[in-house]
Amino acid sequence: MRMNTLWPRSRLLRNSRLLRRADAIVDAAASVFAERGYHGTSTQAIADVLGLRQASLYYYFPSKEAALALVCERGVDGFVEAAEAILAGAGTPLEKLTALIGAHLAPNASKRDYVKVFINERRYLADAGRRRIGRKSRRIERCFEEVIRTGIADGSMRAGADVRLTMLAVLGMLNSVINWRAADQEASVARVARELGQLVVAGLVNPVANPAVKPVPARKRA
Amino acid sequence: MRMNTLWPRSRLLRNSRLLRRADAIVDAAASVFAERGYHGTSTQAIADVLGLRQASLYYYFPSKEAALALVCERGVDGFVEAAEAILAGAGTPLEKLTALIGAHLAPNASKRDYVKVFINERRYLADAGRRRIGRKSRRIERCFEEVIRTGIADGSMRAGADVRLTMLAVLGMLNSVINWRAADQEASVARVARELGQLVVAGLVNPVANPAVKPVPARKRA
DNA sequence: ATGCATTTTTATAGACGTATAGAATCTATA
DNA sequence: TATAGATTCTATACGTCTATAAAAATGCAT
Repeated sequence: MRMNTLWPRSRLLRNSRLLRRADAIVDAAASVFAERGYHGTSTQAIADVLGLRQASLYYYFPSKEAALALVCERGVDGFVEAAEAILAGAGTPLEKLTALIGAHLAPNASKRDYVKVFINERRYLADAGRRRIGRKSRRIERCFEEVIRTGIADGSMRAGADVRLTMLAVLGMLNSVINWRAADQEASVARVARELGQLVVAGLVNPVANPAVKPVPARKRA
Repeated sequence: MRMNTLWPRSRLLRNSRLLRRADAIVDAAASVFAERGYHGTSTQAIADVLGLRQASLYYYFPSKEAALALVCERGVDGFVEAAEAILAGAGTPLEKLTALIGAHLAPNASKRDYVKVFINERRYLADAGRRRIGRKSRRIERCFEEVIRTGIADGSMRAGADVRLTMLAVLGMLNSVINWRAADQEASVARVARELGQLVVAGLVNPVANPAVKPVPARKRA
């Protein structure tokens, strides 16, 4: 049964059990952080969610801030990879922008609490963690900038747009979704993505170069 | 000298002095709340900014939360009035939308800390205060919704747009500005307003009904 | 069933945070 | 300058919070 002596079955079991439990702990932390904010939550409140004693949490992380770092880490995880894959893939800048928006909003449904904490609480991370997370944020920002820059360069987007400002505004809009979309309408993230995609693409498209891309065909002719 | 016995000059002086001082106290609270968040700031930290003792603050407000309420109040003050005035005034829906955006962003320069606290920390107000502030927020939201609704009705904006979703997205975008615009470029709020105004208007305009409103004329013909 | 490793609990140190009470100090005016 | 009232200070009660240490309980392999 035992595969080898260096990595016995019991250790595998132990690790997977440990990891599963650690997952549940971080999950609880994420939900309380999301609701009350980092400084607004006590370790007691996290323990309450789990039916654990406050001190027991410290078996899984060395400090409250480490828990925040774990939550933020998982909150941003996947964003960068998805964005860079879209950038590297095929498609026009306008198509890529739409795809970026969809990919950026998708985790709103699947990892709600984690994303919310990443967006709202990452600023409370201490230097080390904040820099790590900051690097990832900047890579996402660069993806959006790159697509906009390319779109302007090839004439498909408005020449006058300020690339950095537009990127910040669009990301600000997308990141706001986590704070206003009601938790109960989980299914509608796709709808939000479609709506915001239309809004942003229509806002950036160059109507001269793209006469066909009328955001939504008017129902009645004038 | 004395105007009357009920309201002696000394009392006038006293009140104006008191109000000025109270203003400075709330100002300090706003700056620390803005930087560290409500739960992240101690009353000690506020007192430090003023060179006052921690306990002395309680001469001016009865609790830390009351200070937050004051800051939030001042943070939202003027928004509603400005927005409703624009709505009631003259202009096409597209013009009014541009004006709303400009008015919504203007306080980013003049009341930076207050606005930031209003945006980021109001959720920590207790019931009474949160409801008061919430009512004002909703009036602002209704202004944006109303303008968009009217624009769609008169054909100047895209028929397909979801009014509520669009309003939330636009406000989310505008409210994000306070968190990413660097504090040192105070002068550029107007530029941000112009850029975001163009983006949103272009995103909502109905190109069929408004062939003239090409967001930015292309420099070179294709 | 026994013994070992893992997980959780109890107990608590020690820092920090809000708020109150009453004394001390300051300021404006008579 | 003496006084009344306004403002700030000292001292502190009292609760809450993070984190540690050691004991207890639990689960697991033999």
